[in-house]
Amino acid sequence: MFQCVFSSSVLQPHRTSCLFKHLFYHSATPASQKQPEPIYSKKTEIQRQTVRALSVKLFIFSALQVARQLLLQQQQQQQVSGLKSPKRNDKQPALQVPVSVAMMTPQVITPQQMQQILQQQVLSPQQLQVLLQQQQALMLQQQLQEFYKKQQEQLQLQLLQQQHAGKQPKEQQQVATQQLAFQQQLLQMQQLQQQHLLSLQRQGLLTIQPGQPALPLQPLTQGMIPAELQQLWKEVTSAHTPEEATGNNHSSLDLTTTCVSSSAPSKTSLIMNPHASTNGQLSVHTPKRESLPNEEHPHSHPLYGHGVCKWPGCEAVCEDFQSFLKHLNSEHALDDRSTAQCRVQMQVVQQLELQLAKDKERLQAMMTHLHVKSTEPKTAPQPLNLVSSVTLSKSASEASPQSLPHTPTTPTAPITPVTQGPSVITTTSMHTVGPIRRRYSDKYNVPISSADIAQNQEFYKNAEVRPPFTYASLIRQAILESPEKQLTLNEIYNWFTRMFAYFRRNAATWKNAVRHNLSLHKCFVRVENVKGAVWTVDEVEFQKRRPQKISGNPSLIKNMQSSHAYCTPLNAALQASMAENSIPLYTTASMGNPSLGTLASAMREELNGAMEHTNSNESDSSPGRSPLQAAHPVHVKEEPLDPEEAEGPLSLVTTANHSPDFDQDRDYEDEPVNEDME
DNA sequence: CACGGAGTAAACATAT
DNA sequence: CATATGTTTACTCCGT
Repeated sequence: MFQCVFSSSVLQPHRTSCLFKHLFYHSATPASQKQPEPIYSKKTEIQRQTVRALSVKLFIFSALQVARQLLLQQQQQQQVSGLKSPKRNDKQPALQVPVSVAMMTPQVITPQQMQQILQQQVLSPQQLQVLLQQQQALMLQQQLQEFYKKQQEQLQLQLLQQQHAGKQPKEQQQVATQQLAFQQQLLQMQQLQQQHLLSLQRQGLLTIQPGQPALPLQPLTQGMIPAELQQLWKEVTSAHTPEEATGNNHSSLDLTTTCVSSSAPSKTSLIMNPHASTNGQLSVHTPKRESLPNEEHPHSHPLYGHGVCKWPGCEAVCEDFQSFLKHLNSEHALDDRSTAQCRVQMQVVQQLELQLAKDKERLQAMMTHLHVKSTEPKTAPQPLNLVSSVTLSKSASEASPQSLPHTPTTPTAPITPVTQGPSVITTTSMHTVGPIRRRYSDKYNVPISSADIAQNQEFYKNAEVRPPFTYASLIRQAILESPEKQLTLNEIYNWFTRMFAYFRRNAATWKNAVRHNLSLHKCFVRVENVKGAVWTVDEVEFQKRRPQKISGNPSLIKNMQSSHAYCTPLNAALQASMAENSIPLYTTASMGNPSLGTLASAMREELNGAMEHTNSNESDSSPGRSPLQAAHPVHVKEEPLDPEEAEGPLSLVTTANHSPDFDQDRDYEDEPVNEDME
């Protein structure tokens, strides 16, 4: 029921809370450096793959055993021609089916390679799954071949023996029929194999395009996985692809030769979403085939850019376009190598497209779910209702510390832009994102409905999404949330890690940023305390630096004010979030996908903030400062405390309801939470 | 294109 | 001495 779709995890939490924990585990998986890591347990994944591979092997082996037994019986019948009772020989020692040999062939990925691939994070879990299936199918095929070869040898041997012994032609006939029977068995095996693939396909593990019946076998033939393919590019420049070698190898078997070159390039563009082509690699690679020999685009060749040849794995430096063309014609002429590379590239593209399709599907499901959620309390337990279920299950117990008293200024009644969800946020918006670094900050300036905040918190707590807030805003929020409105640096750290899954990794970086912000901004005041120093917020200072944030777009603000057109900011937030957090390795498996609802509310907050600045803030008043701060300001960065401090809109945060047990519950630190695996 | 805000990195100082 | 905590500078990216 509640199986986690992320990263094809094995775990199957039975309840939403379990799911939450499970997801939390996912989200807590740290990534090493800048590259966002697919959120899943590599260890588990590998184990799962191993297990599955083993089971497939077992299946193959048993199937082979059966076939072998059948053959043995027949052979024995032959050898003791005239003797009946074939079952007498059941105890014959088993022939060695060269499973191990099949496993060692270069096309089959070894566990080490698998690990490498996983470490390199070249592939999404979905891809991995597909690849795994391909691998398994490939192994099956190889074993079939081995088996076939063996049997052929044996048959020939027997034939020779029998001929030598001068048997009657009748027995030869029998041999022939036996061979026929064997081939039938082989056929059955192939069918089994296909059925296996079909079942996989039905499970959605292998996506096969309609109108391409031969496709299931194609991966077998190619027997490559994208990661390997990409690696292969390098090797291929100097040698033939193993794939080709095996292709020749397989040529004795009909089941391989049929579909080697059947994957038409047009198909790739068919299943490709028009939007997808606007994005990076796909567009680079796809037109390659057609535009390979043509030279009509003088200086915009898809295979030429930045002075280097973009032929996969080539990267030859070409000073100008002419030399590039020369290089292209000489090095990448129409030969076996190039065609092989093309085939590989097609596979790469195909994989990417598969994944894109899956991701789109998932996104659609997410949006639909979120859309439905706002109206209906609960739908069928879709695997995608992570955020909502998490929120539902947890926010009750862990209500946000700053459940603010609702101020009259802001509509606490949830404006639910989510209801416009799918219609507003189409997938098109995702492809227009550029590298957006700007954070939609300062959300917390504004009274927010506690539900919103809670939802946001729950979301960011568990999703490894970079919060769209500036460090300054976050620090301020952390401090204001504290009962005393003051925190030590370490407590700020803890707040970050507690509230945002994103800050459970790359601790050195963001901690440095936090310190940097604390020192840099005048709004943060260090106060010497009995037990060290604490940091407080000078709200006036904080407000001072705020106006330039969003006021830059007055028309937009006006529009929103008047029409409550939240779709635009929502869109923007989505884009920003996507751009910020998930561009480099955006896989659906990573649960970094921002929830529309939370983003919506975040944007709403910002909108409120903007409005608050356009119309002079009329709301609220509060004591910004803790008595302690007033008592011993030590390093007050050249800006003495203003008496007007009490004015800011900030003070909506009540000090009372912070549960102290929160602080120590977990300090995630930065140490890798993931199980050591390598 | 300049400017400023924000994020990141890093050097350095000081305290624990 | 190592580490935590602050401070400062430099650089980049991005939006205005």
